[in-house]
Amino acid sequence: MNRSASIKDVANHASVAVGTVSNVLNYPDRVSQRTKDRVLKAIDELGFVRNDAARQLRAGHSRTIGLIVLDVGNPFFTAVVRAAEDAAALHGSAVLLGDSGHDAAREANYIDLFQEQRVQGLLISPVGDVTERLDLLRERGVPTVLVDRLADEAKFSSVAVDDDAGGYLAARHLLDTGRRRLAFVGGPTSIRQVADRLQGARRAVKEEADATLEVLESEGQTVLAGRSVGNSLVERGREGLPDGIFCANDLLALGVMQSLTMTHTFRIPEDVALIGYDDIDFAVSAVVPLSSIRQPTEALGRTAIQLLAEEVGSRNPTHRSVVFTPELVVRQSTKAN
Amino acid sequence: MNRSASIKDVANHASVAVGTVSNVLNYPDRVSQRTKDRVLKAIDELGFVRNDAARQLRAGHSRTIGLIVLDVGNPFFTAVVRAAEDAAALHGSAVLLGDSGHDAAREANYIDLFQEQRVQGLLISPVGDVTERLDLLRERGVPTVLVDRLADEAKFSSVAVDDDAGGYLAARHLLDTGRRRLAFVGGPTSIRQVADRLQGARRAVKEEADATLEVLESEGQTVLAGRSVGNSLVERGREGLPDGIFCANDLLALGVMQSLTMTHTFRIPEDVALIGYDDIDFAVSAVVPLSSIRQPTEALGRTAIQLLAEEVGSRNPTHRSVVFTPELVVRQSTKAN
DNA sequence: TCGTAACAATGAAACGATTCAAAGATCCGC
DNA sequence: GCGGATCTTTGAATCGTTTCATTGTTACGA
Repeated sequence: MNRSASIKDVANHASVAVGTVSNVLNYPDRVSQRTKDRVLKAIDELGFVRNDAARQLRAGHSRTIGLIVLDVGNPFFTAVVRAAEDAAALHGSAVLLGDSGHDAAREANYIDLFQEQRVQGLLISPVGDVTERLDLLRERGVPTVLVDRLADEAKFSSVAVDDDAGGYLAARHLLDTGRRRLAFVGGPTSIRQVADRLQGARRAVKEEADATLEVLESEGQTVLAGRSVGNSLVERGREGLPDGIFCANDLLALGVMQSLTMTHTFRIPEDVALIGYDDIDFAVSAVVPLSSIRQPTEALGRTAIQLLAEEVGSRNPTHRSVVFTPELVVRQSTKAN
Repeated sequence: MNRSASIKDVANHASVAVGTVSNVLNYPDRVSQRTKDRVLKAIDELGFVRNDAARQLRAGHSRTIGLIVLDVGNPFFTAVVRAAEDAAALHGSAVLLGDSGHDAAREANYIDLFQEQRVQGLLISPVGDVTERLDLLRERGVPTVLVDRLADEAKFSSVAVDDDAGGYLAARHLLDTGRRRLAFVGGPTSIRQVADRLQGARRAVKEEADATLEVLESEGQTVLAGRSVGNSLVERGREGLPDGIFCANDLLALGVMQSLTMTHTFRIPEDVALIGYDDIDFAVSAVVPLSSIRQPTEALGRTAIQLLAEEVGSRNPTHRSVVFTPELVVRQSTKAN
């Protein structure tokens, strides 16, 4: 299990200089066909594989970019990961992935690790207060792009989705299909995303003089939390029921849907329209296919890499904040009466 | 924006030899307290960060292991990823993640990339026929552990879950709760996992003289495919209906559940019991909480890293295949009558 | 045949860490 | 004060690649 062949071994085997082998690999045009053939044959016979560590050492930086997400299990982030991987591949680099799991300590670990790896740049959806660490990185010339969080444009670029606009879209759609007694389900409102979506919904409701918006705070963002809110709605009976419900995410919406349909007292969308947020895979296959707000995750990931690429090249980088607008996906759960 | 400080800069700044700085970092005990303090101060002042490329070059190998999964979006794999990351962190190494997306070309790309990175070992859930590439790796002393696929033990270690046992468990549970006319929903049977689960179910059914098993092949493994199978069952009416249904995964089961409950003609579990496979997050929050078969993903990932760690050390590694037994999770959808 | 482009090939130096034999300090007992 | 043991520190050599100034080769028109 002797150590693997180096460029020197290849050079000896092909009776050329090491520089020539390097040229074959990096600048094939500079090498004559005959030598190229000999070298390639030698490479093949020895099973030579480039040692990336040595390349990096010489180059001063790696060909990887770091990506730190809050949770690989979250469909939003897996989509971003995939897009980032694809986009990076186009630039000829690879993605180092770290999952902070909402844990500031793990996040810090990954930042340090990636710094030792001399990543070309960093994509991060931050948990803790990492501005200090990121400032250090920036001073060293490692650009950072914040994902799903707006940033001080003097310092960082960022990509995010406009949750206020998403909330507006959802509520506006309910209003446009004739609903007037709206309810917002979500919580805790200390979560920025929740607060922004609610704010957007409020904005839409204000546009209609006769429309009202009731806020039903949920315990978390799960199906079960949604079901418990749904149950309390069912208890109100037909009188007190809103005619349009906007949930801060699809899981909540599915929970609410279960409560309302299970009892067979209310029909969706005839008695009450229901719209969620995120457009998860399950939305389309719910009992009543769920209308939702789709976030352009693919574009988000791609753009993040692109912003990073712009900064990696330049000496005096300018920063940009790109905000994406979410998209309304209409399905049966909000069909007009 | 000047290039970052090297160990030499630190040595100058602290007026010691480079070897001493290295010792401070790697063998603190060899260094006197006074020098240690001076060096650490210099490191701090210069903001020195180790260059991992140089370390690797010297060491001949990296401190990373490669992990190639079929799909980061799949909860099974995200669980494995998390477990692997945690386990690797304990060994002081990091995980390089690649998503092959069921694409043999991307898979091959990642293998090559990881080889250039000189990963210490490789965890892979293979798509294409990679035995050749993996053989090459093995000859170079890079051990590989196959995930979720059994391997020739002469060559590789592997970790997998016993799908036959899972199928048996599911069917046995239906039988134990008094059901006798069973149906298996899944397809295409060319997928190994589907075939194995069916085989296990058959084994269980054979144990009861008066039990029967009907196979309903589905078009894929989605909620919609399940719903279409469910609809055809509803059409049969109460007579032809099985009294216990085992679906090859939870998505199918949820689809079947939707069909059966939507029409309000059949009740779960009174008229028909339903059990799925994988125990996805949604199983517990289905309209009728779904019984399922849980795969020990966490143990799987942890063990995979451990097997790898065993081989990384040894000169003449022995291979092991670890097969995990899945676990029955009973919920309301299979409650006894 | 000569001069000169244009093209190919060479190999030493550099990247930044670790290693290790050797040199230098320090301490202790007598 | 001395010999010897122990503890610290030193710095050149090394890992495998890329770079680039230099040298060698070829081709072609005059």
